[in-house]
Amino acid sequence: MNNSERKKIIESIFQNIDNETIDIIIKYSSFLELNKGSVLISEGKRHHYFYLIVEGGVKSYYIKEFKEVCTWFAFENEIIGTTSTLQGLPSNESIQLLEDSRLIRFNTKKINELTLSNLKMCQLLNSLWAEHSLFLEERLRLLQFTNSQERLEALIKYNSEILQRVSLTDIASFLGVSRETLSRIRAKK
Amino acid sequence: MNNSERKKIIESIFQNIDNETIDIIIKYSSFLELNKGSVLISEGKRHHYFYLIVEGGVKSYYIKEFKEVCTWFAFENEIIGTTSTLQGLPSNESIQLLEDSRLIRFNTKKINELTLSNLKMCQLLNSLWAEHSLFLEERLRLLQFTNSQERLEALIKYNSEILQRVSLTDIASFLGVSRETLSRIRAKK
DNA sequence: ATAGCTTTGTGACATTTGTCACAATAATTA
DNA sequence: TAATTATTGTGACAAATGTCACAAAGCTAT
Repeated sequence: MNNSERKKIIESIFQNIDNETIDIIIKYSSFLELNKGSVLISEGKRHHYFYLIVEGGVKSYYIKEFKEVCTWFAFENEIIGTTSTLQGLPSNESIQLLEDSRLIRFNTKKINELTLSNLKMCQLLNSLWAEHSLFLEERLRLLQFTNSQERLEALIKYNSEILQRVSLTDIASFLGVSRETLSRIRAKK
Repeated sequence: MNNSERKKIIESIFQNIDNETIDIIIKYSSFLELNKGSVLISEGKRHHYFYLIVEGGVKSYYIKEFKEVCTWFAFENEIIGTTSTLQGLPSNESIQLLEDSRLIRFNTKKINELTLSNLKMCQLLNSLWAEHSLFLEERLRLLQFTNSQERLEALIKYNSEILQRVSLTDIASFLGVSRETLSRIRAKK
Protein backbone atom coordinates (compact mmCIF):
# COMPACT_ATOMS: atom_id res chain seq x y z
CA MET A 1 0.00 0.00 0.00
CA ASN A 2 1.51 3.30 -1.07
CA ASN A 3 1.45 6.56 0.87
CA SER A 4 -1.40 8.21 -1.01
CA GLU A 5 -3.67 5.21 -0.50
CA ARG A 6 -2.88 5.27 3.18
CA LYS A 7 -3.55 9.00 3.31
CA LYS A 8 -6.96 8.52 1.71
CA ILE A 9 -8.01 5.93 4.25
CA ILE A 10 -6.72 7.91 7.19
CA GLU A 11 -8.46 11.04 5.94
CA SER A 12 -11.76 9.20 5.69
CA ILE A 13 -11.46 8.00 9.29
CA PHE A 14 -9.89 11.03 10.96
CA GLN A 15 -12.37 13.58 9.63
CA ASN A 16 -12.03 17.36 9.91
CA ILE A 17 -8.34 17.19 10.65
CA ASP A 18 -6.13 19.67 8.81
CA ASN A 19 -3.69 18.46 6.20
CA GLU A 20 -0.64 19.14 8.28
CA THR A 21 -1.89 17.00 11.16
CA ILE A 22 -2.87 14.22 8.76
CA ASP A 23 0.71 14.18 7.53
CA ILE A 24 1.97 13.91 11.09
CA ILE A 25 -0.47 11.07 11.78
CA ILE A 26 0.78 9.28 8.68
CA LYS A 27 4.34 9.73 9.89
CA TYR A 28 3.32 8.03 13.13
CA SER A 29 1.68 5.11 11.33
CA SER A 30 2.79 2.10 9.35
CA PHE A 31 1.17 -0.48 7.12
CA LEU A 32 1.10 -4.17 7.99
CA GLU A 33 -0.08 -7.41 6.44
CA LEU A 34 -0.48 -10.24 8.92
CA ASN A 35 -1.79 -13.77 8.83
CA LYS A 36 -4.82 -15.26 10.55
CA GLY A 37 -3.98 -16.12 14.13
CA SER A 38 -1.44 -13.31 14.62
CA VAL A 39 -1.74 -11.59 17.98
CA LEU A 40 -1.77 -7.78 17.92
CA ILE A 41 -2.14 -7.27 21.66
CA SER A 42 -1.71 -9.85 24.36
CA GLU A 43 -3.35 -9.82 27.76
CA GLY A 44 -1.21 -8.62 30.61
CA LYS A 45 1.38 -6.85 28.47
CA ARG A 46 1.92 -3.18 27.69
CA HIS A 47 1.57 -2.24 24.03
CA HIS A 48 2.30 0.97 22.18
CA TYR A 49 0.04 0.75 19.17
CA PHE A 50 -3.56 0.81 18.08
CA TYR A 51 -4.80 -0.23 14.64
CA LEU A 52 -7.14 0.51 11.79
CA ILE A 53 -8.41 -2.54 9.90
CA VAL A 54 -8.08 -1.95 6.16
CA GLU A 55 -9.09 -5.48 5.31
CA GLY A 56 -9.77 -8.49 7.52
CA GLY A 57 -11.12 -9.03 11.02
CA VAL A 58 -10.13 -9.55 14.64
CA LYS A 59 -11.48 -10.84 17.89
CA SER A 60 -10.75 -9.60 21.37
CA TYR A 61 -10.80 -11.88 24.37
CA TYR A 62 -9.45 -12.59 27.80
CA ILE A 63 -8.77 -15.87 29.54
CA LYS A 64 -11.03 -17.02 32.34
CA GLU A 65 -10.44 -20.42 33.88
CA PHE A 66 -8.36 -21.59 30.90
CA LYS A 67 -11.06 -20.55 28.46
CA GLU A 68 -11.33 -17.64 26.05
CA VAL A 69 -14.07 -15.12 26.75
CA CYS A 70 -14.68 -13.06 23.61
CA THR A 71 -15.42 -9.42 24.29
CA TRP A 72 -15.83 -8.02 20.77
CA PHE A 73 -15.11 -8.46 17.07
CA ALA A 74 -14.09 -5.87 14.50
CA PHE A 75 -13.77 -5.72 10.71
CA GLU A 76 -13.01 -3.30 7.88
CA ASN A 77 -12.67 0.43 8.70
CA GLU A 78 -12.83 -0.04 12.43
CA ILE A 79 -10.27 1.42 14.81
CA ILE A 80 -9.17 -1.15 17.35
CA GLY A 81 -7.16 -1.18 20.55
CA THR A 82 -7.78 -1.83 24.21
CA THR A 83 -8.79 0.90 26.62
CA SER A 84 -6.12 -0.14 29.09
CA THR A 85 -3.42 0.01 26.41
CA LEU A 86 -4.50 3.50 25.34
CA GLN A 87 -3.98 4.60 28.93
CA GLY A 88 -0.51 3.09 29.12
CA LEU A 89 -1.59 0.20 31.35
CA PRO A 90 -1.00 -3.53 30.76
CA SER A 91 -3.76 -4.72 28.46
CA ASN A 92 -6.74 -6.44 30.06
CA GLU A 93 -7.45 -8.41 26.89
CA SER A 94 -5.85 -9.88 23.79
CA ILE A 95 -6.54 -9.06 20.16
CA GLN A 96 -6.05 -11.74 17.53
CA LEU A 97 -6.63 -11.85 13.77
CA LEU A 98 -9.60 -13.96 12.64
CA GLU A 99 -8.48 -13.72 9.00
CA ASP A 100 -5.41 -12.70 7.03
CA SER A 101 -5.58 -8.92 7.42
CA ARG A 102 -4.17 -5.63 6.18
CA LEU A 103 -3.77 -3.05 8.92
CA ILE A 104 -2.57 0.46 9.60
CA ARG A 105 -0.74 0.72 12.89
CA PHE A 106 -0.61 3.94 14.97
CA ASN A 107 1.73 4.87 17.76
CA THR A 108 -0.43 5.45 20.83
CA LYS A 109 1.99 7.73 22.63
CA LYS A 110 2.62 9.95 19.62
CA ILE A 111 -1.08 10.28 18.89
CA ASN A 112 -1.79 11.01 22.55
CA GLU A 113 0.86 13.73 22.44
CA LEU A 114 -0.91 15.28 19.49
CA THR A 115 -4.06 15.68 21.59
CA LEU A 116 -2.09 17.79 24.06
CA SER A 117 -1.51 20.53 21.49
CA ASN A 118 -4.01 19.90 18.72
CA LEU A 119 -7.58 20.76 19.63
CA LYS A 120 -9.10 19.07 16.57
CA MET A 121 -7.28 15.88 17.40
CA CYS A 122 -8.51 16.08 20.98
CA GLN A 123 -12.08 16.59 19.78
CA LEU A 124 -11.76 13.66 17.42
CA LEU A 125 -10.67 11.45 20.28
CA ASN A 126 -13.63 12.69 22.29
CA SER A 127 -16.06 11.61 19.61
CA LEU A 128 -14.34 8.22 19.35
CA TRP A 129 -14.67 7.77 23.10
CA ALA A 130 -18.32 8.81 23.02
CA GLU A 131 -19.00 6.33 20.24
CA HIS A 132 -17.16 3.62 22.14
CA SER A 133 -19.19 4.32 25.28
CA LEU A 134 -22.44 4.01 23.37
CA PHE A 135 -21.24 0.70 21.92
CA LEU A 136 -20.40 -0.59 25.39
CA GLU A 137 -23.69 0.57 26.86
CA GLU A 138 -25.64 -1.22 24.15
CA ARG A 139 -23.73 -4.41 24.82
CA LEU A 140 -24.38 -4.08 28.52
CA ARG A 141 -28.10 -3.82 27.86
CA LEU A 142 -27.92 -6.87 25.69
CA LEU A 143 -26.23 -8.90 28.41
CA GLN A 144 -27.97 -7.58 31.48
CA PHE A 145 -31.56 -8.48 30.97
CA THR A 146 -32.06 -10.68 27.94
CA ASN A 147 -32.09 -14.43 27.50
CA SER A 148 -29.81 -16.14 25.02
CA GLN A 149 -32.53 -16.24 22.36
CA GLU A 150 -32.95 -12.46 22.45
CA ARG A 151 -29.18 -11.96 22.36
CA LEU A 152 -28.84 -14.07 19.25
CA GLU A 153 -31.74 -12.25 17.60
CA ALA A 154 -30.10 -8.90 18.35
CA LEU A 155 -26.85 -10.16 16.87
CA ILE A 156 -28.60 -11.31 13.70
CA LYS A 157 -30.41 -8.00 13.42
CA TYR A 158 -27.58 -5.58 14.12
CA ASN A 159 -24.36 -7.51 13.50
CA SER A 160 -25.16 -10.13 10.91
CA GLU A 161 -21.61 -9.81 9.58
CA ILE A 162 -20.27 -11.31 12.79
CA LEU A 163 -22.35 -14.44 12.27
CA GLN A 164 -20.87 -14.96 8.85
CA ARG A 165 -17.26 -14.38 9.75
CA VAL A 166 -16.84 -15.68 13.30
CA SER A 167 -16.94 -19.27 14.58
CA LEU A 168 -19.94 -20.29 16.68
CA THR A 169 -17.60 -21.10 19.54
CA ASP A 170 -16.46 -17.48 19.69
CA ILE A 171 -19.97 -16.13 19.18
CA ALA A 172 -21.28 -18.25 22.04
CA SER A 173 -18.64 -16.86 24.32
CA PHE A 174 -19.39 -13.33 23.10
CA LEU A 175 -23.09 -13.81 23.86
CA GLY A 176 -22.29 -15.19 27.28
CA VAL A 177 -23.71 -18.69 26.72
CA SER A 178 -22.24 -22.14 26.24
CA ARG A 179 -21.48 -23.38 22.75
CA GLU A 180 -24.13 -26.06 23.14
CA THR A 181 -26.86 -23.61 24.13
CA LEU A 182 -26.14 -21.46 21.08
CA SER A 183 -26.26 -24.53 18.88
CA ARG A 184 -29.68 -25.45 20.28
CA ILE A 185 -31.13 -21.97 19.91
CA ARG A 186 -30.05 -21.97 16.29
CA ALA A 187 -31.67 -25.35 15.71
CA LYS A 188 -34.95 -24.21 17.26
CA LYS A 189 -35.56 -21.39 14.78
CA MET B 1 -24.30 26.60 49.22
CA ASN B 2 -22.40 29.80 48.50
CA ASN B 3 -20.24 30.50 45.46
CA SER B 4 -16.88 29.83 47.08
CA GLU B 5 -17.99 26.43 48.37
CA ARG B 6 -19.21 25.56 44.91
CA LYS B 7 -15.95 26.76 43.40
CA LYS B 8 -13.97 24.52 45.75
CA ILE B 9 -15.92 21.42 44.79
CA ILE B 10 -15.78 22.18 41.08
CA GLU B 11 -12.05 22.79 41.28
CA SER B 12 -11.49 19.46 42.97
CA ILE B 13 -13.39 17.65 40.20
CA PHE B 14 -12.30 19.63 37.13
CA GLN B 15 -8.59 19.43 37.82
CA ASN B 16 -5.90 21.39 35.94
CA ILE B 17 -8.37 23.89 34.57
CA ASP B 18 -7.33 27.53 34.70
CA ASN B 19 -9.16 29.95 36.99
CA GLU B 20 -10.87 31.80 34.20
CA THR B 21 -12.42 28.61 32.80
CA ILE B 22 -13.48 27.53 36.27
CA ASP B 23 -15.35 30.82 36.63
CA ILE B 24 -17.08 30.20 33.31
CA ILE B 25 -18.01 26.68 34.39
CA ILE B 26 -19.47 28.08 37.60
CA LYS B 27 -21.47 30.57 35.59
CA TYR B 28 -22.91 27.63 33.63
CA SER B 29 -23.81 25.71 36.77
CA SER B 30 -26.38 25.97 39.53
CA PHE B 31 -26.94 24.40 42.92
CA LEU B 32 -29.96 22.23 43.71
CA GLU B 33 -31.43 20.40 46.69
CA LEU B 34 -33.96 17.75 45.73
CA ASN B 35 -35.90 15.06 47.55
CA LYS B 36 -35.65 11.30 47.28
CA GLY B 37 -37.61 10.09 44.28
CA SER B 38 -37.03 13.20 42.15
CA VAL B 39 -36.26 12.42 38.54
CA LEU B 40 -33.26 14.23 37.01
CA ILE B 41 -33.48 12.67 33.58
CA SER B 42 -36.34 10.65 32.15
CA GLU B 43 -36.09 8.00 29.48
CA GLY B 44 -37.05 9.08 25.99
CA LYS B 45 -36.71 12.81 26.61
CA ARG B 46 -34.02 15.28 25.68
CA HIS B 47 -32.26 16.96 28.60
CA HIS B 48 -29.80 19.80 28.77
CA TYR B 49 -27.97 19.16 32.00
CA PHE B 50 -25.57 16.83 33.71
CA TYR B 51 -24.89 16.78 37.44
CA LEU B 52 -22.32 16.48 40.17
CA ILE B 53 -23.51 14.81 43.37
CA VAL B 54 -22.41 16.87 46.36
CA GLU B 55 -24.38 14.75 48.80
CA GLY B 56 -26.79 11.88 48.21
CA GLY B 57 -27.21 9.16 45.62
CA VAL B 58 -28.99 8.22 42.43
CA LYS B 59 -29.93 5.21 40.37
CA SER B 60 -30.17 4.96 36.62
CA TYR B 61 -32.58 2.60 34.93
CA TYR B 62 -34.66 1.94 31.88
CA ILE B 63 -38.02 0.19 31.55
CA LYS B 64 -38.20 -3.27 30.02
CA GLU B 65 -41.53 -5.06 29.95
CA PHE B 66 -43.00 -2.76 32.63
CA LYS B 67 -40.05 -3.38 34.95
CA GLU B 68 -37.11 -1.25 35.92
CA VAL B 69 -33.68 -2.47 34.85
CA CYS B 70 -31.03 -0.68 36.91
CA THR B 71 -27.91 0.20 34.95
CA TRP B 72 -25.83 1.98 37.59
CA PHE B 73 -25.74 3.85 40.89
CA ALA B 74 -23.76 6.92 41.88
CA PHE B 75 -22.98 8.78 45.10
CA GLU B 76 -20.93 11.68 46.45
CA ASN B 77 -18.43 13.39 44.11
CA GLU B 78 -19.53 11.52 41.03
CA ILE B 79 -20.43 13.24 37.78
CA ILE B 80 -23.64 11.84 36.36
CA GLY B 81 -25.55 12.08 33.12
CA THR B 82 -26.48 9.77 30.28
CA THR B 83 -24.31 9.30 27.23
CA SER B 84 -27.23 9.89 24.90
CA THR B 85 -28.10 13.15 26.64
CA LEU B 86 -24.52 14.39 26.36
CA GLN B 87 -24.76 13.85 22.63
CA GLY B 88 -28.02 15.77 22.32
CA LEU B 89 -30.11 12.65 21.78
CA PRO B 90 -33.23 11.58 23.72
CA SER B 91 -32.04 9.81 26.84
CA ASN B 92 -31.98 6.02 26.78
CA GLU B 93 -32.39 5.82 30.55
CA SER B 94 -33.80 7.64 33.56
CA ILE B 95 -31.95 8.97 36.58
CA GLN B 96 -33.74 9.17 39.91
CA LEU B 97 -32.65 10.21 43.41
CA LEU B 98 -32.28 7.35 45.90
CA GLU B 99 -31.93 9.80 48.80
CA ASP B 100 -32.52 13.49 49.47
CA SER B 101 -29.57 15.01 47.60
CA ARG B 102 -27.59 18.17 47.04
CA LEU B 103 -26.42 18.59 43.46
CA ILE B 104 -24.56 20.92 41.15
CA ARG B 105 -26.16 21.10 37.73
CA PHE B 106 -24.18 21.89 34.54
CA ASN B 107 -25.45 23.02 31.18
CA THR B 108 -24.40 20.35 28.69
CA LYS B 109 -24.45 22.58 25.63
CA LYS B 110 -22.41 25.34 27.25
CA ILE B 111 -19.80 22.91 28.53
CA ASN B 112 -19.65 21.20 25.14
CA GLU B 113 -19.06 24.60 23.56
CA LEU B 114 -16.16 25.14 25.92
CA THR B 115 -14.47 22.02 24.55
CA LEU B 116 -14.54 23.55 21.08
CA SER B 117 -12.21 26.32 22.09
CA ASN B 118 -10.60 25.24 25.35
CA LEU B 119 -8.03 22.48 24.96
CA LYS B 120 -7.78 21.76 28.68
CA MET B 121 -11.53 21.33 28.88
CA CYS B 122 -11.42 19.00 25.91
CA GLN B 123 -8.68 16.94 27.52
CA LEU B 124 -10.62 16.78 30.75
CA LEU B 125 -13.61 15.42 28.88
CA ASN B 126 -11.35 12.87 27.24
CA SER B 127 -10.18 11.56 30.56
CA LEU B 128 -13.76 11.41 31.83
CA TRP B 129 -14.74 9.39 28.76
CA ALA B 130 -11.78 7.06 29.20
CA GLU B 131 -12.69 6.50 32.83
CA HIS B 132 -16.30 5.89 31.88
CA SER B 133 -15.24 3.34 29.25
CA LEU B 134 -13.15 1.44 31.77
CA PHE B 135 -16.13 1.41 34.15
CA LEU B 136 -18.38 0.03 31.42
CA GLU B 137 -15.85 -2.59 30.37
CA GLU B 138 -15.53 -3.85 33.92
CA ARG B 139 -19.28 -4.14 34.22
CA LEU B 140 -19.43 -6.02 30.94
CA ARG B 141 -16.92 -8.54 32.23
CA LEU B 142 -18.94 -8.96 35.37
CA LEU B 143 -22.10 -9.70 33.40
CA GLN B 144 -20.71 -11.68 30.51
CA PHE B 145 -19.21 -14.71 32.10
CA THR B 146 -19.97 -14.88 35.79
CA ASN B 147 -22.78 -16.49 37.72
CA SER B 148 -24.90 -14.50 40.14
CA GLN B 149 -22.79 -15.61 43.10
CA GLU B 150 -19.62 -14.18 41.56
CA ARG B 151 -21.42 -10.97 40.65
CA LEU B 152 -22.57 -10.44 44.19
CA GLU B 153 -19.08 -11.17 45.52
CA ALA B 154 -17.60 -8.61 43.13
CA LEU B 155 -20.15 -6.06 44.26
CA ILE B 156 -19.33 -6.69 47.91
CA LYS B 157 -15.62 -6.41 47.18
CA TYR B 158 -15.55 -3.36 44.96
CA ASN B 159 -18.80 -1.49 45.62
CA SER B 160 -19.78 -2.28 49.18
CA GLU B 161 -21.32 1.18 49.47
CA ILE B 162 -23.98 0.23 46.95
CA LEU B 163 -25.10 -2.68 49.13
CA GLN B 164 -25.59 -0.37 52.08
CA ARG B 165 -27.46 2.37 50.27
CA VAL B 166 -29.51 0.63 47.59
CA SER B 167 -32.54 -1.67 47.94
CA LEU B 168 -32.03 -5.35 47.14
CA THR B 169 -34.67 -5.09 44.47
CA ASP B 170 -32.56 -2.53 42.59
CA ILE B 171 -29.33 -4.43 43.23
CA ALA B 172 -30.84 -7.64 41.84
CA SER B 173 -31.83 -5.84 38.69
CA PHE B 174 -28.36 -4.26 38.46
CA LEU B 175 -26.74 -7.70 38.77
CA GLY B 176 -29.07 -9.10 36.14
CA VAL B 177 -30.81 -11.64 38.40
CA SER B 178 -34.25 -11.90 39.94
CA ARG B 179 -34.86 -10.49 43.40
CA GLU B 180 -35.50 -14.00 44.72
CA THR B 181 -32.21 -15.36 43.41
CA LEU B 182 -30.29 -12.54 45.07
CA SER B 183 -32.11 -13.20 48.30
CA ARG B 184 -31.13 -16.88 48.18
CA ILE B 185 -27.50 -16.21 47.36
CA ARG B 186 -27.32 -13.89 50.34
CA ALA B 187 -28.88 -16.54 52.58
CA LYS B 188 -26.41 -19.19 51.44
CA LYS B 189 -23.31 -17.32 52.59
C1' DA C 1 -8.41 -38.96 -2.05
C1' DT C 2 -7.46 -39.78 2.71
C1' DA C 3 -6.05 -39.07 7.26
C1' DG C 4 -6.18 -35.82 10.81
C1' DC C 5 -7.90 -31.84 12.91
C1' DT C 6 -11.47 -28.42 13.88
C1' DT C 7 -16.06 -27.09 14.22
C1' DT C 8 -20.82 -27.98 14.99
C1' DG C 9 -24.86 -30.68 16.55
C1' DT C 10 -27.31 -33.48 19.95
C1' DG C 11 -28.77 -36.56 23.88
C1' DA C 12 -28.89 -37.19 28.96
C1' DC C 13 -28.77 -35.34 33.14
C1' DA C 14 -27.51 -31.98 36.94
C1' DT C 15 -27.63 -27.31 38.30
C1' DT C 16 -29.10 -22.75 38.22
C1' DT C 17 -32.42 -19.45 37.78
C1' DG C 18 -37.08 -17.59 37.09
C1' DT C 19 -41.86 -17.31 38.43
C1' DC C 20 -45.65 -17.34 41.45
C1' DA C 21 -47.54 -17.29 45.92
C1' DC C 22 -47.37 -15.94 50.35
C1' DA C 23 -45.12 -15.09 54.95
C1' DA C 24 -42.07 -12.25 57.72
C1' DT C 25 -39.90 -8.09 58.63
C1' DA C 26 -38.89 -3.22 58.28
C1' DA C 27 -40.16 1.42 57.32
C1' DT C 28 -43.52 5.06 56.95
C1' DT C 29 -47.49 7.65 57.97
C1' DA C 30 -51.74 8.96 60.10
C1' DT D 1 -49.22 3.38 68.72
C1' DA D 2 -51.65 1.28 65.12
C1' DA D 3 -52.36 0.83 60.49
C1' DT D 4 -50.47 0.81 56.11
C1' DT D 5 -47.05 0.21 52.75
C1' DA D 6 -42.64 -1.30 51.08
C1' DT D 7 -39.04 -4.53 51.32
C1' DT D 8 -37.10 -8.98 51.97
C1' DG D 9 -37.19 -14.11 52.57
C1' DT D 10 -38.73 -18.75 51.24
C1' DG D 11 -41.13 -22.91 49.37
C1' DA D 12 -42.66 -25.33 45.16
C1' DC D 13 -42.30 -26.05 40.66
C1' DA D 14 -41.16 -25.00 35.68
C1' DA D 15 -37.94 -23.41 32.37
C1' DA D 16 -33.40 -22.35 30.89
C1' DT D 17 -28.74 -23.35 30.81
C1' DG D 18 -24.38 -25.84 31.76
C1' DT D 19 -21.66 -30.00 31.49
C1' DC D 20 -20.12 -34.21 29.65
C1' DA D 21 -19.87 -37.50 26.04
C1' DC D 22 -19.86 -38.56 21.56
C1' DA D 23 -21.47 -38.29 16.62
C1' DA D 24 -21.61 -35.73 12.30
C1' DA D 25 -19.91 -32.53 9.14
C1' DG D 26 -16.34 -29.38 7.25
C1' DC D 27 -11.58 -28.10 6.43
C1' DT D 28 -6.61 -28.74 5.58
C1' DA D 29 -2.53 -30.60 4.11
C1' DT D 30 0.00 -34.09 2.26
